[in-house]
Parts: sequence; C-alpha cells; structure tokens
Amino acid sequence: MSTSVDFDDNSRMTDTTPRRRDATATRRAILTSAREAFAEMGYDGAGVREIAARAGVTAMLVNRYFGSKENLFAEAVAEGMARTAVVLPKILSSGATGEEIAKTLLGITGASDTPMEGFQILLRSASSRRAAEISRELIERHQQKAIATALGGDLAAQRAALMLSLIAGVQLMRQMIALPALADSKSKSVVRTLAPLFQMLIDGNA
Amino acid sequence: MSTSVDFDDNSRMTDTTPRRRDATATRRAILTSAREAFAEMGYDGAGVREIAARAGVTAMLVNRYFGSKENLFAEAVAEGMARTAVVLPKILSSGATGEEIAKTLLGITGASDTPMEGFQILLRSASSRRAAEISRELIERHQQKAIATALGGDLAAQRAALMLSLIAGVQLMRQMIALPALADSKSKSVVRTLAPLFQMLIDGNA
DNA sequence: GTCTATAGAAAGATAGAC
DNA sequence: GTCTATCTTTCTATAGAC
Repeated sequence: MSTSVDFDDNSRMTDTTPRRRDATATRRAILTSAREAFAEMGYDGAGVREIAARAGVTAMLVNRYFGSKENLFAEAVAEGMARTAVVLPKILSSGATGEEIAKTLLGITGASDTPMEGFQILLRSASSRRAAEISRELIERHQQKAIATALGGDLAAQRAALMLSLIAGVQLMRQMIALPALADSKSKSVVRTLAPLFQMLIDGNA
Repeated sequence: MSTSVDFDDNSRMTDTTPRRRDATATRRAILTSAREAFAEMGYDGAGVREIAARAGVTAMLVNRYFGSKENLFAEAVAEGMARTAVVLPKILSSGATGEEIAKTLLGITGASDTPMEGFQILLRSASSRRAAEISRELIERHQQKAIATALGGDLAAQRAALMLSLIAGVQLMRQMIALPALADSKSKSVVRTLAPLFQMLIDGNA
C-alpha cells in the first residue's frame, strides 16, 4: 500500500463519497426499516426495494448486509420479539392481576405503533412457512419460557401458551381485523370481560 | 344423453373439444381449489396459476370467471367462513359447556384439513389489507352475531368477540406456529386449561 | 368455453464502476 | 461502502385462435 494510497490522500481523483460510509449505522437503519415494514405489511408484502428506500439506501445493500430477504426477516423478527419480550414477563413476574394484564394489553394494541411489534410481525407473516418456523423458535425461547417461569404451578407451559394465544388472538381481532366489538367499544367493558380470563390463567385451575 | 352431443355430431367444423364445457362445474372447481390453496398458503402465497392447475384448468379461466384474484379471494373466504360458521354457533346454541367447546376446538385444529378453513384463510392472509376488510365483514356477519345471540346476557358482543379471539389465537399457535406446548402435548391437559376459559365466556362474569 | 401465447409489471438477487 | 444498471424469475391479466 505504499505508492497507491491515492484514494484517501489525494481525493482529487476519486472523490465520489456517495454516502456517509458507516457500515454499522447503515446496517442498523436497514434493520429498523425492515422491522417496521414487516410489521406493517408482512413478509410477502414488504419488498426489499421499499425497505431499502425507507432506510435511505438502495436495495443492493440489503442483500449485501443480510444476504437475503429471509435472513433479514429472521433478524427483524428477533429484534421485534426481543422488544416485545420485555413487556409481558415483566408485568407477570411482579405478581400482576388479570385486570392489570388486560388493561396493559388493551393499552398497547390500540395505537398503530406499539410495543407488540413482535407479535404484529408474526401475525402479518403467518402465511409464510419459513416465517412461521422462525417465529416459533423465537416465541418459544423468549416468550413462552419466561411467562411459564413467571406463572409457575401446574401445567405452566400450557397456561403460558394459552396466554400467548389469547394475547395474539386479541391483537389480531382488535388491531388487525378491527372487529368493532373489540376495536370500537369502550376499553373498560372489554377489560371487564378479559380480566378474569387472564386471572384464571395466572391462578391455574384446581 | 340421446341426440344431444352437438359437439360430437358436427364435430367436423369445430372439433377442438378442449375440456368438458360445463361453466358452473368449472367455476365451482376453481372456487374449491382456491379455498384450499388460500387456506394452505395465504393470499400472497397462492398463485392463480397454481389454483387453476389444481382445478384442472388454465390460469386464464380464473380471471374469466372471477375477474381478478382479489374477487376470487373474496368468494373463497366467504365460502370458507360460511362452512366454519355452522360449527361454532351450533354447539353453542345447544347449551354446550366450556369443556365441550374446548374439546371440539382441539379436535378440529389438529388435522390439516379442517372445518376451520375460514379462520385458517384469515390467519394466513392477515398480511393483506383487503383480506382483512373482507374477513372483518364476514366474521361480523356470520360468526360474531350468531355467537353473541347464542351466548346472550350482558356484554354478549364483547364476549363473543373474545371467544373468537381465543379460538383464532389457539388455532394460530397450535396449528400454524405449532408451539410445542399446544401442538405436541396431550390434548387432555390443554382441554383442562382451556375449558374454564370458554366456560367463563359462556357464563359471563358477575 | 377453453386453449396457447404473451404483454407488462414487479420481485429478489448480482455485476462491476468508483 | 455505496452506487447504477441489469439479469432472471414469477406474477396477474389480456389477446386472439378454435
């Protein structure tokens, strides 16, 4: 590298400098963009071009950094699920009541941008076989085990799985399908109906 | 029968006879094929070519009979939901217990071809905005009202909506995500945990 | 009524300049 | 490290023969 240092020193010759040249920042921007796009439009709906455009780069870089769309999706789901993962086990481990869980759930499934991004990606991407596999792995590792531990008692795994089912179902019907009875009606009356279900899953049945 | 066969009689002029020439049967075959394909692979995953091939026709006829893929999907969801619709309200209206519902649900979400095709299409197609709209309309009209009527009592609409949420969530986690705690473990222990939830939605809470 | 053939758009991924 | 330009495939939808 002695004599041919002519692209940093004397930048007169090759002065292009197309962008900011920060690999980690670019990678991070793509991943964030992908997380949002997948949550909004699902695995099939979100195109690499669009994800790249949101991140301010070209489609080529997506494949350069992540190899393929599938790999990008796996990382996006992992990050989304990691974010979501902190919410539920936390409120459970501190001995929350069914009503508190119901309130929390309804509070974070109303707006469009939510802490439930992991589940949203999952729901919007359930069509893809590969996406389902990736999701199962992540749910099992991050969500179910943490919830089952927090719940404790008999049949903790099943109760945790059913709690996840109920949460996913509510998010689906309320946020994505927008079933009026859940989306439009007063949160309070929904909480009243939903709370005892969570309470029963917390307590376990004799 | 007897003398008809005008494509056999004067077959000298137009002798092609490419297929059987039964418009309603062809249309019906396409619709059936579409219902299965959408349930299996979702709106984006199922291509018109593949749907047509399963029905034994070419892709062109799909658009001839249904105008577009979106219209075809709408009809397929409608039929799938109508089939699913008869299951739940029926067992509810006859005063079923939570345990009976739980047993029924687990019985029809294990196999691959199920009476829950309507929900399956919905879950696999939740990525599509248009699919969600179509589904909401159909769920509201066919499922929720029937269930709410069968349930009766206070907050019947919310209770029905939550029952649908729970059903959809269980189907999602058990059949599509294949969460081991729900998919692999003995049905009996899952029923034991699930039954009181349904019972509570049936009774309504004081 | 059904076919073959193809138009036209959009997808994911790659090559090579700078 | 990032770009432009392009390859290849796949999709929905249409045109026209029979």
